[in-house]
Amino acid sequence: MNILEKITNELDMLSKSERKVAEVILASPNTVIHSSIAALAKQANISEPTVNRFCRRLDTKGYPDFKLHLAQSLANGTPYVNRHVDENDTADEYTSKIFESSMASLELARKSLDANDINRSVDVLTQANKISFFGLGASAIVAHDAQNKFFRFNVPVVYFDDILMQRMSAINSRQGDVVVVISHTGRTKSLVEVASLAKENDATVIGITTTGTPLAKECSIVLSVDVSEDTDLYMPMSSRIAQLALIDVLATGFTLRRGSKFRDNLKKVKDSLRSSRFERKD
Amino acid sequence: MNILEKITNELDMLSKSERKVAEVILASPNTVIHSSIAALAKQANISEPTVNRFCRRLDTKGYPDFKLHLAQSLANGTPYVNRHVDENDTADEYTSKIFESSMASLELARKSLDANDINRSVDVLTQANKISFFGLGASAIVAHDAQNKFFRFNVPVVYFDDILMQRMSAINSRQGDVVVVISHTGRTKSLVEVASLAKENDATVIGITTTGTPLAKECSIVLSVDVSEDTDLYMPMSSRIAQLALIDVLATGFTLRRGSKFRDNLKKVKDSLRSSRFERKD
DNA sequence: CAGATTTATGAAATAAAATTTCATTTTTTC
DNA sequence: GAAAAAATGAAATTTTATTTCATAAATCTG
Repeated sequence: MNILEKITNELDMLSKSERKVAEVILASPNTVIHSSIAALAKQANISEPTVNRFCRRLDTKGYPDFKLHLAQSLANGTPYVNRHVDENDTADEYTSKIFESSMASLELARKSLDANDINRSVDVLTQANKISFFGLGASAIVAHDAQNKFFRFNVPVVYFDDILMQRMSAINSRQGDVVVVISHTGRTKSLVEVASLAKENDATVIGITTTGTPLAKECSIVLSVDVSEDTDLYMPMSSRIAQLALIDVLATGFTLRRGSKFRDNLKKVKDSLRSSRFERKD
Repeated sequence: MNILEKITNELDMLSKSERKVAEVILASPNTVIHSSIAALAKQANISEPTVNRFCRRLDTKGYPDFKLHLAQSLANGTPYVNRHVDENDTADEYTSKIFESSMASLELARKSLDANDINRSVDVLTQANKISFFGLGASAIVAHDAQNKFFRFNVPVVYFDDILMQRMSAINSRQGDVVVVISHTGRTKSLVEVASLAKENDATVIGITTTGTPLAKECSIVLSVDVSEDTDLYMPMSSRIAQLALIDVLATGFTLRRGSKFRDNLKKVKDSLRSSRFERKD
């Protein structure tokens, strides 16, 4: 994808003159994107048609098209890929890597989500008699956050990060109740059991998990949040960030479905916190 | 910087014909980067010189230079800008907007962070006798998450999302203890008080908050997490995602500082969870 | 290793694209 | 509503890129 890498890879396949072009480009790509074909040819001490042939060999239409690809490759280095933290990274380096990996995960997760499933979930949530959010470990905080959000909507909502409470709650659930089960791996035994218990009791079970996991199979609706957890140093990192974004999406969907009067209410909830805060001077 | 935003911003400054050009470009920028000036002029039903003048008005040298800028702006997929959710958005639209806003916030937050402060924080954390994480509301889950992470490091760590517990804990703190106070607004009275109490008792206070807030003034080290909370429908959204990413950074810094033997330990912690999960078939 | 064949290269010609010039139209101002 | 200013496009010009083709270099063959 990145044209600079491609040039490096295909360096052997190039002829002598074409390689001269490649070297000039690799040496200062930022100059090249502002050069005409004539300027580049002169710089590399070869003729203009050679530059043109070089561009075609890299599967671009010609010189202007090549410059476009080059410009894109230079924009922000390589944008938002999962970069691995290295033992010797400086604070600045690992900070960037972690933030960028988080962004990459959000991008991935967004692609794995299906708008239909979100719509159905919002439908079900707005009509629920009771909403429960269940998660364990890192997903517990996602459930915790969901409670914090849905609580503002003045609907009966609970969250449990305790296996026994989750089981009891699942067993007591009934038609019209919605149980949201959150698990990145989708393989946590007790959570899969809880999902199936809730389902047996006619609750609607929404799973926030990775595609195709045991948990996914037990759910009425699956909201797929696929991320690559490569950067993780044995800790869940990107997965919960993507899950939180999904909670935001559900909460937003909920408020939109409820209409504008409802949102005025939310403002009141927020305003009620004002007295607990220091005034803003500006 | 981003030329698409720039076009949007300067839409009012443009003449009628130039605006036509702008609209065609905004509608399908990806087509435009492969069009000649003639093709674009035809598309917008105006003449070629108009396109040229349009390009110059955006401070580019001419059409080819403009295309270069456009290509670079498009290189990061869709640029992550804070897009507002609209009343009539479809599920697909608000999902995209929320994910993109989260990404935009991560980008912003990353820029507001100072590597030096992170380094100092990691120093302090690795040497702490006891670590406490305090947050309220949406920031409570960030504190919760931090506990979940640092707990794996086998260091004494607690988290409180209860005002009284926080106060008591702060009063009992002493030199060598680290108190991490998390608040997006940095104006929550009780948290600011807790920070100052902890400081009076010689604990090191790390604040995860916005630059220049009352809380920031009470802290030994401030980790600035600035995000624009525009998209929020009266709920904290992007801020906590950025804060969580920062927790990841601190946790990562911690493990790096502790060396490779320590990381083997983390692997053991993770492996200990295996029996609670269903096996992977692949 | 000579000769044949293929491949690589650049000069020149051509084509394409972008820019400038300038006359005409539209809009604004008083 | 006339004069001035700004906007616009047709045509000319210039710049840039591509194609053609002749020649040179490299590779192969017996």
